[in-house]
Amino acid sequence: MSVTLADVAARAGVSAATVSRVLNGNYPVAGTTRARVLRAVEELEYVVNGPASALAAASSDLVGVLVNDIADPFFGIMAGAVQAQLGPGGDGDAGPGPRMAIVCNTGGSRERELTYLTLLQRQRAAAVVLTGGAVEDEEHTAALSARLRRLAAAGARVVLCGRPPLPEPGPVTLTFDNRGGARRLTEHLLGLGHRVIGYLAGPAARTTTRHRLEGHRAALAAAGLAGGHERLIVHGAYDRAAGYDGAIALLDREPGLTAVIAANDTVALGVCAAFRDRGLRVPEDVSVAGFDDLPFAADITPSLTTVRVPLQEAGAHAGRLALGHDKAPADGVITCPTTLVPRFSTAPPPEKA
Amino acid sequence: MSVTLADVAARAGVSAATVSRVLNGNYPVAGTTRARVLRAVEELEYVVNGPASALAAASSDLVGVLVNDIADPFFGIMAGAVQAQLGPGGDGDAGPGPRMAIVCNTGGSRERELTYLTLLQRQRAAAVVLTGGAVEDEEHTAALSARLRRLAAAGARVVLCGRPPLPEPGPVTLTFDNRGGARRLTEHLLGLGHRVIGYLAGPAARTTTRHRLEGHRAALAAAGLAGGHERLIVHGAYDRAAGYDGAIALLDREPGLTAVIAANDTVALGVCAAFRDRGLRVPEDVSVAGFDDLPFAADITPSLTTVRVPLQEAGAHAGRLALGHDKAPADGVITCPTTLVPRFSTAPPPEKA
DNA sequence: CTGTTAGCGCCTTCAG
DNA sequence: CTGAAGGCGCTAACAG
Repeated sequence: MSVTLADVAARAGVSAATVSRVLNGNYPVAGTTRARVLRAVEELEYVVNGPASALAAASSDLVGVLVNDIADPFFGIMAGAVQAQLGPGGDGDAGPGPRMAIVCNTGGSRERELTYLTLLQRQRAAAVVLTGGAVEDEEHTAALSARLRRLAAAGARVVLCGRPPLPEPGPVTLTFDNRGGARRLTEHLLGLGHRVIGYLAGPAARTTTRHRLEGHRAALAAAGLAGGHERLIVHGAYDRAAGYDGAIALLDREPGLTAVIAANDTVALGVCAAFRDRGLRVPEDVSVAGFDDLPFAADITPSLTTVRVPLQEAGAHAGRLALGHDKAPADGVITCPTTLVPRFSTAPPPEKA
Repeated sequence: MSVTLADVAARAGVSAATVSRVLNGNYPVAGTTRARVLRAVEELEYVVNGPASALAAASSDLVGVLVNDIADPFFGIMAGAVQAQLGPGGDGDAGPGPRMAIVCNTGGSRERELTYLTLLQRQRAAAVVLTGGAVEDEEHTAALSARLRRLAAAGARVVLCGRPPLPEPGPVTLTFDNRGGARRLTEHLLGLGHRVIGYLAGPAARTTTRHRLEGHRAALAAAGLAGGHERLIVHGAYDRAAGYDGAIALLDREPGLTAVIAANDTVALGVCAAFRDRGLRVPEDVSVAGFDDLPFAADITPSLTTVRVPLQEAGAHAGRLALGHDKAPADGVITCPTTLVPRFSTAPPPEKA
């Protein structure tokens, strides 16, 4: 059927072992033999059988990357950065050769997350990177931890990227300072003079949601505004529809609203669309802020005030961690800073009529 | 080390062959034996060794998906749709079980595209889906065709999604009607009264670029405007920076410009930002249109006139073709229609002063 | 530096 | 319906 190592060996007049050695480059081989083998490989168009070598070597060059939604640039950017490290042209070229990323779309489903983890273990993945916020559900967290421990026991490196750390002894974790970022964002709005600020939070049971919300509340509390704001907090999905609907709901609930903070930039886009449809100008009538600083944030009109999250950097770092090229800190947790990016979608509230 | 089939067999008091049969469900096994085996699997937390079964069965459950840039929603949406068909919960559940998508980021590099194809062949991928526009380079096209033929010969199903067909005998192809969409878009602008229309095309040597440009030119020619417009065509990347810079360049070259068509929505965003910075209002002073109808197009201000490309549908279809669930037409080419979506970024040109 | 010898863990005839 | 046996293609000791 397909050409095998033995065929190449025969053609080059050497043993299969020798061919294997030149192909893997992990063992000294004479220059002339080497050349002969390489030529045979060319002539026969030989391509290594990955499964066979994975079996024999008890290791594979596959790395799993779990994301909630690959169509969302938030995840796309991280996945792309991870992958850039692993693949040809990346950091993975050093050492045994390029790894391939298996991107798994969980769609935010707990169940599918576990299923994929099992499938990855079945592939004997060399590493697994889990990106994005986790669902807050004790049962699921326990199941997840167990699965990850099993993976680690099977020799896979596990990296959490843009997630909160799991209970000890958890995997290496790159976590975003969502709380601090949210706090600074709310402070920015307060500093502009806003006193009635709506908050469109993400799905209720998500860590990302909770942390951002905590930062928001902390800023309000520090400004002595804690009390009345709970009714200005609305939960929804991380999409534009949630932003649109949420903005309308907030407006109906509190017409005196002068600013809205959205769970992320995509939601903020929906918010802006809703205000536009209601005849409100941003930022003259109402300020809007997002989170993440996705590429479009700088380009829309008005450009969006948001909080930059280092998705690219974190993804790249996660990739190197997955390759074992970067060393993890002692406690296994790396916090990535987030930074406020003030633009033109926020301004002082309108003068009171 | 890890628990194997034999361990499960021992525990269940059956032979390894029997365990294999219940796990693959492709052979009759007595109900009670079956149950006993399944229990042993549970108790031992057994996970099949993918590489080993791939080797023995000479088949794998991996599917490669090549994209230019996974951080770009254009590709994210297609990749997500492909993957949704393959993975757990998708169409792939029927039959031998879920497949896993290996998403490969070529970054638009010819070389990396070929490398990835080899890596996928090494994994003995069950199928390969290539998405997005191809580079127009005869040498590369030949190399690509050869590689794809080899893959097909090795038993992989090959599907082109959002690409022009390759010379016969090429793989199954889902292609977008870029030419028709572009033509209708330009006609829309002409119909509004525009006569000086800039065109920011994508990278020169891309099929997508060429086809869209051809549609644009066809519309101009039909309106008797063919001549003067060549200098209003500027090539650039498919990103916002290209849009920004291109718009500035066009403006300098032709201040009388009343409309700009961008290579895609992302580029259009850059164009809008440039006009905003130059103090021009969209659409009052100048109209802007995009292509693709990415989710944000409807939400930005003003909402973007664009051409909808059925990324989701095409991706899903490609996934089913890759699984072998959908049958390809006789000639192997399926053309996906594109539709004009007029919104508020286009309007009649300003009155002449 | 190179060849020989055993498996890696599973699937798949072939008997029973 | 089930067990036994061989081999998928490659790597990893071991000798030489």
